[in-house]
Amino acid sequence: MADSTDPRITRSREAILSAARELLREDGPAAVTHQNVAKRAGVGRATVYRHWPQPRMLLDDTMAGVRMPFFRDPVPPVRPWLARQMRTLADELALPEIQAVTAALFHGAPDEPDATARREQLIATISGQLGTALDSAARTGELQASADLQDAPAILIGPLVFRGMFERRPVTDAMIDHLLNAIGTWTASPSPAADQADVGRGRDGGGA
Amino acid sequence: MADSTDPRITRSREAILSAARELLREDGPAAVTHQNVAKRAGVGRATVYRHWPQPRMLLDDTMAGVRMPFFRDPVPPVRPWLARQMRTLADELALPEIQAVTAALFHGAPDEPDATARREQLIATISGQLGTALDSAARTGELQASADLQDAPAILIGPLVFRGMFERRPVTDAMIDHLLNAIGTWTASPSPAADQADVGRGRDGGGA
DNA sequence: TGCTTCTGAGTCAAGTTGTCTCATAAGATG
DNA sequence: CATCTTATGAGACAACTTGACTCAGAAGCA
Repeated sequence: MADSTDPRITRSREAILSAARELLREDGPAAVTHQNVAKRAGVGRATVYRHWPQPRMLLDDTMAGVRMPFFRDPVPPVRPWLARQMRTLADELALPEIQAVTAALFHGAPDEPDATARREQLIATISGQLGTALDSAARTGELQASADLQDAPAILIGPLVFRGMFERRPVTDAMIDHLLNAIGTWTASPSPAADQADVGRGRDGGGA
Repeated sequence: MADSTDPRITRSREAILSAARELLREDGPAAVTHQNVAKRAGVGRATVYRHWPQPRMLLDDTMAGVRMPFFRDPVPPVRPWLARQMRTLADELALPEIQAVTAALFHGAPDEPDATARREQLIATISGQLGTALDSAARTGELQASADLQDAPAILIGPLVFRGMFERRPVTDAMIDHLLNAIGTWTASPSPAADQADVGRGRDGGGA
């Protein structure tokens, strides 16, 4: 069932995963059952069982289908790159789909080691990327950190998550700016040439 | 069934809620079913149905039984009070019980308006208490805010939640200190006279 | 065209959910 | 202490869900 090219398989899998994603978004992880998904996808219940014998597999593949926001490919200068990443992350955390997966992720019921592993994986990835970027900024002198860089993910991302998941209000560019200043003092640019590109004020209005 | 004094009722209710809380803590909200709770509590299934006809009610009362961490009764000077509150909050966010309720709270499935209402209620209370305290600190001059005070809950609490729920690592006192500095400049001791009067007035704020 | 295999419909046993009944025992009342 | 009241546990019950299975037929492939 892995990489079959049979269009029937492809069609079924896509219909099923799409329906499962809808259910996850609308009613949470508990609603992603074989029966619900089959009905919503318009396929036979047996078909869902054939492709995903265990419910957990189905939920896993459903969540995997939702691209989670990362901090990808840091490029210097770090500050504007980081501001862009945080803007994107904040915006995505406002989407019901991302919220559903985030909630499911950190639910962390002890009977589901998979969920725990997935959460740790995501955190490790994000923290790793962020750490790499901030380390390089510290080395080049772009950032004079005032906080333990171990705390940076919590300080930078925590407020965005809180806003999106708890307060359910938009994150302003000013707030992102403020958070960036909270982890240390930024020098306009390590190399004067690159300077002018980013020092400009918070650019786009950055709506929801 | 409201406030009967019959010891049999009291006994049953307590055994049931205690068992439900255990299940919530150990296996998450989905495990809080009439059947599971009855078995764990050592009471008849019908007894659970008698007291809580709907599953949602049972889960609600179970969560209500878990005292959620608040920002209670601000006292001047604000900074040390706030540091204490944040330390307590951070410590409680490490407890499985609090984590389970927090996760259940902000799950926010659209089919459960109760969960949404409860989340909004909690956020409003916390933000209200925090806002009152910070406003008074700003008025007395103890705090020169550098951030929009609307963002303070996210900036102060967000990182604690992120640490406790996602990273699952302890929060250091240094981090709390750093977060407090992130919202503005604190003056060691404001004029004692103005301080007491002002905070005394600002107390009513709180609720939704 | 004929061959392969995926699909949907349906059946089935086992378990869960919500409701109801009834004998019993715990508690209140005199 | 005797009697009445009522919460309880056990169990019966229909409706539903969950996995597993079978099978005719349709979709895709050569």
